[in-house]
Amino acid sequence: MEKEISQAVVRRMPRYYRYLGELLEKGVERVSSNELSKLMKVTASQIRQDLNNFGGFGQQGYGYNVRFLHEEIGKILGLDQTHSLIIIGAGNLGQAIANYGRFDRLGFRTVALFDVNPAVIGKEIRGIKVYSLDDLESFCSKQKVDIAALTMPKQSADNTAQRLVELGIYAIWNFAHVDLDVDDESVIVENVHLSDSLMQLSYNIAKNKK
Amino acid sequence: MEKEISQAVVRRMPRYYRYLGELLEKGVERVSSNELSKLMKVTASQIRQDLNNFGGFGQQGYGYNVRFLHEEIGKILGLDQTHSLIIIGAGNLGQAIANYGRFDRLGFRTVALFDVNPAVIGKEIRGIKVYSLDDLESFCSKQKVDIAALTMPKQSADNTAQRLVELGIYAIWNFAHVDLDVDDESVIVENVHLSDSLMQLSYNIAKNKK
DNA sequence: TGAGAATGGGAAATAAAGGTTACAAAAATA
DNA sequence: TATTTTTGTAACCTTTATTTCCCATTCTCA
Repeated sequence: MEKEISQAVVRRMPRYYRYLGELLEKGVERVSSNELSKLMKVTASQIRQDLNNFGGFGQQGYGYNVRFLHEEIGKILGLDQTHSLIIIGAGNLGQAIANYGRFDRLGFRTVALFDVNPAVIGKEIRGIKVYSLDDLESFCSKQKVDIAALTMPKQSADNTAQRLVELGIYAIWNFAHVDLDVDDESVIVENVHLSDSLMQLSYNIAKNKK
Repeated sequence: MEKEISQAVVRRMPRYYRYLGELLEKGVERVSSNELSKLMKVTASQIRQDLNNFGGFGQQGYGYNVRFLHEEIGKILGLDQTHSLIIIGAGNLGQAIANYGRFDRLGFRTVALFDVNPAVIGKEIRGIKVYSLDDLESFCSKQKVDIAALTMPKQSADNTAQRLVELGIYAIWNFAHVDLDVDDESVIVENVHLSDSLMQLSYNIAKNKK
């Protein structure tokens, strides 16, 4: 097995991807680690070291070809293939995700929403149908689902997560404010705890005032 | 000046707060670092060291009083005082945040939304009015605003951030997919980059498949 | 009431991560 | 062809994170 790449490095890759995308839009063809470092406010050596975790994408004396590097980082991040996404919980947050065009452009295709509330079941968000949560198993048996976003109340989140694991999903994008009890290593759990983020912000405000 | 506490520690505090809140609801009165460590799947020593960054809240031979510790962590996180919050961008995500009751219970009170779209200006979300973004300055001059959530397109985010800094806001909770150019140290910027999180998830899926 | 067990505090040690420096090798450029 | 640019990579240094260890305090129970 290859050397494990730290999540700290992985977390920086989307940022490189974003800046390279912007350069690409501007029509910039090549960029050196030095130029990029000024733009991104990190050191050139860190950029080179980060990228070299995944291979040598540059060329001495030239720098990096923007289009090529952008594409390669895209591949590293798995953006060269589309992922199907379902959203469990068709409340405000679930609908916001379903409506968000950026994810689509990155290859994350929302194929269904699920909810327990009869008032929303049967509705469509941007052409995507809202199903009863009871239909989760039958839906997934008909169509391969890669990722499930959990935007439901925390009370039922863990139970739903277990069902998703059973169904062989690859990853859970968890917005519910609980730690999911998923031990199965083949299932990725990525947490987005908005209230934690808000509390961290609040801590920093309080600290700043002192 | 006191020793700076690392953000890694700060990031863990909301999780402690959450678990203690759950114990409190269950009526548990005391808890040892050892019990808590089993519950939270971290080491007991880390819990003790994390907490001791802020002071000694426990008692040898006894452990921690749940109610007391919960309250103290709340104070550390600044949850003992309410924060007023405005949301810039009354799209799906902005509305989702405005509708989310949990933030309210933590003392974050949404007092207004702002948008540039005439179709939503004047509407109310859960009783909270949507104003024109042009009214930002006049609104903030009448009412103290602590935090602004930026849920608007990235193109105008940086410009709006500058206006907010001018208005003397304490913190920006940034959902726009840009790095805000805020150098003023008195303004906290907390980023929530959902697409970065999704890309990290995607990376881990790809890695797992190999 | 006293002995032994439980438990946090805090210092010190260890480990991991992050970041920098330095330079050879490769390619571009003049 | 000589010079300049710039990457790739190893070695090193620094900071941060985490664990270990032991003392002092408090609890529990006979």
